[in-house]
Amino acid sequence: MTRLTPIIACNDCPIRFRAVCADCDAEELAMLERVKTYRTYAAGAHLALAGEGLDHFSSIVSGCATMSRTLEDGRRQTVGLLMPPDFIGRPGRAQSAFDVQALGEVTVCRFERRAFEQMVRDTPHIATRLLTMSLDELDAARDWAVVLGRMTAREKLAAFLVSLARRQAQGSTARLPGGGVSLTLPLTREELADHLGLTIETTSRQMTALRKDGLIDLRQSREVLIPDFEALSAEAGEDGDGGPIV
Amino acid sequence: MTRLTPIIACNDCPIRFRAVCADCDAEELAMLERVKTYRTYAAGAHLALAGEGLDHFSSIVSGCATMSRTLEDGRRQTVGLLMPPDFIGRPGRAQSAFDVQALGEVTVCRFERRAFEQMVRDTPHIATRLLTMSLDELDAARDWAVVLGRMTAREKLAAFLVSLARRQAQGSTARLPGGGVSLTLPLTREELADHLGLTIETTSRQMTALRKDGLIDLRQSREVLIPDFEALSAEAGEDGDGGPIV
DNA sequence: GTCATACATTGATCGAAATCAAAGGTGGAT
DNA sequence: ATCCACCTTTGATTTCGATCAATGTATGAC
Repeated sequence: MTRLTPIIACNDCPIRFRAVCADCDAEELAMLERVKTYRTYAAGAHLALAGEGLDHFSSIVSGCATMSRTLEDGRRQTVGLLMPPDFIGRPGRAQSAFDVQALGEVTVCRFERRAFEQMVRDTPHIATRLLTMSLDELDAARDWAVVLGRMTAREKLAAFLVSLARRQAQGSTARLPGGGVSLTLPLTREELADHLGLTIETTSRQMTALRKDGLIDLRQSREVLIPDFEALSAEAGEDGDGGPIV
Repeated sequence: MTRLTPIIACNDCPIRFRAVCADCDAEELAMLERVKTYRTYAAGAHLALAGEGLDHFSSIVSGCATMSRTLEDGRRQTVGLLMPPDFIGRPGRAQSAFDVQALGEVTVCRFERRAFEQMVRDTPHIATRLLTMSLDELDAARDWAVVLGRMTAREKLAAFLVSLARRQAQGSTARLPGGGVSLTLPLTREELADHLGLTIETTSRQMTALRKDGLIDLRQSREVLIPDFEALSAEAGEDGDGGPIV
């Protein structure tokens, strides 16, 4: 049971568990430190392009990014909103299946693919940790399919706001006295529309409708205040048990 | 490098790689054999219910199943079509997030959760193998989100037929002389509608439309013949490079 | 054979979201 | 401050898929 010194601890990427893992040794951790680098992207920058080579694996340290695909005729669908500590890329494949684009400034912790794959092979805990993360993302992707396939525009918007608030709850979302929640949308209306499978106009209209019905309060177009979280959840068609199992 | 005897090889479940794995030993494989059982479900049977306990992990050996969620008001969305060697359940969670229902008769290879989790912890190759499978399913789920969010009814249907033909291509799909493909739908029109995020009527109408346009041929309602696979792919909005990277 | 049942197709009408179009806001550059 | 570019909202109209309704078609029981 090695006690690790902070200087080699990695606390801001998916591999961070190794810093507190009882049965990993310092050599492995040092190896991990050697191969990782940090990188910061400007707002709007592409972190990956669908179909193009992706010879590294990254974990988001700060900021948000979208994962999306654009059809030839311009229709775009966002398939995931990436937030810390989500990962980009995967072991065993040298191509990205989707576009990944920064929303605002994004910092990632990055590993070269070969070195990363070697680490996954050599270090069982990394594979296990990645498996858990992947399965969680898989459940989330399937939950979102229900939203895309069967919900109305209003329900989609409510579901998104609720899920975003839940995701930010681990981090920075402000809890207001009286059960309210406030959050800042990392997306423009257009990006939101692409995520919900709607047009920008419908998205804006439904946002207005939720505001007029008192379910949300908009101080600015991207500053959302949810006075009654339960009420908004109900609008998203939730059965009152506090959301998806994920 | 142990050469394994057939009697302890498992060739019909996700763990089958162990039978040919050079660096695993016979003891581990024997342990794996001890904890697994086979189970067959009748058509329509539930293999899991959303929100209910699921104290085992299974891999489909034969047959098909759907993974779906039903909202309180009856709207249902299928989030995945399970075929061999897809898995049901996951390490680290004792609840199912979705309903899993057999389409026709289904046989699974089943492990009790505790024993399976122990195996995952103890056997690095199992974790790696599961990781690869999960990441493939994740990409597939995200690809499907593009279909659900942005495609028309006709495109959805074409995309589904194309993807089903591709999945069955590893197995049983008949390749006809002249580049055609024939396949048997494992789903009723209603189940198909639930998968595509459409109603049964729209699904049926689009099926008819594809038939009238010569893109498919229906000998029976569930016997589909695709005379020109490329033409149907194009209808699904594919850019000609042979489908998703998955 | 007839009947019952579930599945599938087709038709008529309706409605939610898309599309087309224009006007309001907001923030940064000069 | 003024202008400009981009984002957002709102309005008018259209369209695709949903809904309501009926008819057609297989399969198995008896």
